[in-house]
Order: sequence, then structure tokens, then C-alpha cells
Amino acid sequence: MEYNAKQIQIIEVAERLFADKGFAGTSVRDIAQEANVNVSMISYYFGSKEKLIEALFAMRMGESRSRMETLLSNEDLIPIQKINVLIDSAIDRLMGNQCFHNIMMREQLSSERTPTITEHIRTLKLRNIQLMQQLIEEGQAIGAFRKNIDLSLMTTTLYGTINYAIATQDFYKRINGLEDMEEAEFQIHLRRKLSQHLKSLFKSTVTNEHHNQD
Amino acid sequence: MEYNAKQIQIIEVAERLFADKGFAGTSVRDIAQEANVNVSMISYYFGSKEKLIEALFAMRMGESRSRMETLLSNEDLIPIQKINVLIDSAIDRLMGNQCFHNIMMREQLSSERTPTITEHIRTLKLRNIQLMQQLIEEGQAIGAFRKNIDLSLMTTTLYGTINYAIATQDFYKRINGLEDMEEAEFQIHLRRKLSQHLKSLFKSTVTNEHHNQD
DNA sequence: TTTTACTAATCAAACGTTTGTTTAGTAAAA
DNA sequence: TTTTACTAAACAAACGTTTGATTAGTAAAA
Repeated sequence: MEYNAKQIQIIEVAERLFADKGFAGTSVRDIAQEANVNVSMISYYFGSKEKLIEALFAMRMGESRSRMETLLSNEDLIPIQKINVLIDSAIDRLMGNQCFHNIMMREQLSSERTPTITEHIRTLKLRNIQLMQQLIEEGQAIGAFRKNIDLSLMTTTLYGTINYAIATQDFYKRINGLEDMEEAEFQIHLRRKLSQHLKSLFKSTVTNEHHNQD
Repeated sequence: MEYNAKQIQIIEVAERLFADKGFAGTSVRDIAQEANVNVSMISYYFGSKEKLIEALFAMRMGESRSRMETLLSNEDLIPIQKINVLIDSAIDRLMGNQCFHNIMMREQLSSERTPTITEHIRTLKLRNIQLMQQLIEEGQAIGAFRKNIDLSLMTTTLYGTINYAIATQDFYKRINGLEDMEEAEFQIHLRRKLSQHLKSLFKSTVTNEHHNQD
């Protein structure tokens, strides 16, 4: 599906509002007003409000297709470096599309699921976990990584930490006395902190450099 | 505030529906029907739909007051054991109140904030991080823990991982081939796995047993 | 060149439903 | 009698969607 300029404008406004107020909490009139279009244009272009959010997912999913994968397969890095690239790439992806990932998070919290959206999310999560699996197995093959690593929960920690950090960034600001920092600067600060934290976490957990297991 | 049996019944139904479909996605008629009461009882008892969710927060916050704190101050455990108690207690609390914490998560994702609820969440998060701080400082004081630990992000990883694991438990089931496991059994399984994973993660990250820093 | 036929984009208005809340009333309890 | 617990009905407002009309543009026919 290709979208014209006006359709993209509507989708982008909808994305911001859905992230702010939820799908049910956003009216088509809200979207129309902010996007400076007539209410009926949403039905005209997308068929329904429901199909608008599906169009949003279709668009964003189409964009993100395999950026990480190529990033990793080419270079000849050692396993822990590849893990670090994976971490930074996940941080960039989530922090750079906060609205969309906010909507994805809401969708996963909900039991009122749209099949096509559920499928999109499943595909994305599968891709993420398989990439992680590949990297960890590479490290294990050359004896650099521990044998018993819980793949699912390692992935859960990676994405759970980033998502939760984004969701609670106001609290983070306040706790760390960064309320006066400029927004753009704060975003960079948070990225760097997350990067350091997650790399340190993964390094000490997956590598073989320490005795483990209780 | 004290609530009678019927009020509690309404609150508990509302909690389940808000968790499933979101606040805006749940109508007062949905709640009334599932709770077998007249629609007007919600306004009668709580004043408004908005004040109903505030009552829910008031009730749940009142329940959870300082269970962990006492659990930790008494016993004479070594620092890493206290961290382990903290982890298990957080898992129990979040897994045992999935609906409520689902609503809390949604509330944090939203920018349409009710001041009293925001304040409740802030209080809870502050309590969590201060407890973590206390335990980590104890460990650092006797030289058992590393010096430079990012307190905020350690807490973010703890709660982020648990919350995300709960939100994506269907995916976890499928990935690990546990679709046929009975629900109660699965909940226990997930708790144990989370416990092992987080304890291993924290142990290797906060203790001094390895060289660190890049 | 002018006319005709057709299409896509846009609009204000209206449609029927559902929303949260209020009202007016009833019946039992105090 | 007054208070409390509860209800059915009604309310205005907001909801997603549809409608019929208008505009601007294109392309073939005259």
C-alpha cells in the first residue's frame, strides 16, 4: 500500500494522539482537527478508524524491515561487540519511534486485539528474538558466552528496560534532578545512560568471565 | 475511605475491564452489567467514572502499604540475599496483581493524567527506588557491591522486565512451547523463571566478583 | 477549440448509537 | 417520618460513519 501526502499526514497525527490518549480515547474528530482535514476524510481514505490504526502499523512495519540484520551480518565483530550493536540499535529504534512503540505497548497490554496488528507485533518480536538467538549462539560456539542463557528473558530484559525507561522518563528526570535540561539534550543523555547500563548488564550476564549459577 | 461489599464488587469488575480494554475503552454500562448492578450505582457510589478509577487506586495503594519494607529490615541477611528477597517480592506483587499493574502501566504511557493517580504512582515508585537504594548502599558499605551502580536504571530493569514479561506472556508461552500448560501451572513457571533470571542478572551486575567498565 | 463525460477530493450536515450523568420515584430500614 | 439503597427512564453530548452536493482536474468526443 502506498499513501499520498495527506494520508501520511493523517496517519502521523493519529500516531501521536493514539500514543498520548490511547485508541479508544482518541476521536476521529480529534485527529481530523489536528490534521486540518474534514472528518469524513478518515473514512474516505482508510475505511474506518480501526483500519486507520492498521494502516499506521502497515506503514511503520514496512519502514523498519531489516535494518539491524544487515548491520550485523556484514561486519566482523567479536560476539560481545555484536551484542552491543544490537543493544544500541534497539535503543535507537525504540527511542526514535516513541509514539509508535507506545502504541505497540498499549496493544500488548490489551485483550481487545485486532488480528492483523497482533500478527505484526508477533512478527516483529519473533525477528528480535531470533536475532538475539543467533548472536548468543555465535558467542557460545566459540566459548565466549555462558551455556545456559535464558533467551526469552534476556530479550524481555532488553526491550522491557527500554520501554519502561521511556514510559517513566518524567520520573527519571525528577529523580536525577534533570528537570531543567533541554528536551533534546535529555533524550541524548537517556540514550547514553541506557546504552551503558544495558551493555554492562549483558556483558556481565552472558560472558563466561565469572562463576555463576546458584 | 471504607468501601462496602457492593462497592468493592464494582471496583474489582472495573479493575478487570480497565486492564483488558483501557479506561476510555470501558463504558460504565460494561462495568454495571458485569457487576450485576444498575448503571446509576456507579455515579451514586463514586460520583463519576473518573472517581471510580481513583477509588481503585486508593484501595489498592492502601493494601500494599509497606509489606516489603518490614520483610527486609528485620532479617539479618547478607546484601545479595536481601536483593534476592526484593526481587521475589517485586515478582509476587506484580504477578499477583496483574490487572492493577496493567492499569498502572497504561496510566504511565498516557499523557492524559489524573493528578491524584499520578501522585499515587509517583509515591509507589519513590518507595521502590529508595528501598533499592538502601539495599545497594548496604552492600557497598561492606564492599560486597560495585561502587558505580545506576540506581534508577537498575530499578527500571527490575520492573521493566517483570512488566514486559507479564504483558507478553502469551508470546512467551508460544515461543517456549507451553501453550498446553495449565494456566495456574504456567503462572508458577513464569514466576520461577523470572526469579532465576533476575537474580542471576543482579548478582553478576552489582557484585564485585568481576572486572567491569569499558 | 469547445463540449461532454467522468473521476477524485473535499465539505457541511445529518444519521443512528453509545456515552456519562441526572432525575424522579419506590420500597425497605431506622 | 426520615434516611438509605436502589431503579428505570430520560438527558444532552459525543461518537464513528454516511450522505448528497460541490469543486477541480482530466481526457476523450465533437
